[in-house]
Amino acid sequence: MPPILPRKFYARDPVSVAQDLLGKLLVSGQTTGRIVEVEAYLGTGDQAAHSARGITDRTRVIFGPPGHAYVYFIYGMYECLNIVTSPAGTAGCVLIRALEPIAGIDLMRERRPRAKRIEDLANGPGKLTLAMGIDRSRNGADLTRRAGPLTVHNASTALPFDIVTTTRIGIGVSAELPLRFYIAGNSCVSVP
DNA sequence: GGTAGGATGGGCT
DNA sequence: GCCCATCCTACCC
Repeated sequence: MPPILPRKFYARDPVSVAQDLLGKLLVSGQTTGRIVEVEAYLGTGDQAAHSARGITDRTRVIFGPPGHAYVYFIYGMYECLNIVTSPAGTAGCVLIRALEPIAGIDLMRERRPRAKRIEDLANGPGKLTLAMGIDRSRNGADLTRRAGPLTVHNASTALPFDIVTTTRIGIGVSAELPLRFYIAGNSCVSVP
């Protein structure tokens, strides 16, 4: 497995981290996925960010040190994975929106029995947490810790790709900001 | 091919 | 009480 991304990788603005996370490998237990779609949520000037109204029990981790997981529960049924960016004391995170399944695909299929194609296993923020076995018990997990439950690794054999920038999916405020990024032409993106 | 609506519960006013 | 960073099914071309 290629090296784990160090904390300094995450200690930058969320837009830079979001763009640079594309193509990296997310590992959870026996499952591995390549990150193909992300959204940035800013610490200031972004009314769509959960951190926009300050520190609460839910949002505390977003204001903590970078390189940790922020996992939240949504629509009574699903969980979404974010990665905390920016130095401790400031807010900023990246929502992981889609993965290309790389390893543990049989296990992903067991966890997502309704998915017909491999591309459907993790092509959405709620789908990928199910496929990878990620839930709220991972909230606050340190992604830079070796032997941790959730890690992000450099992609050793990554081919070059173009990045497409759009507005974010499913939000009502600050909707005009161009903060969604995905790998051009990838078949596992949620909304191509 | 497309879309409208339901499921389901925690967070916050 | 309302909103929500979603997903799936049913139903209609």
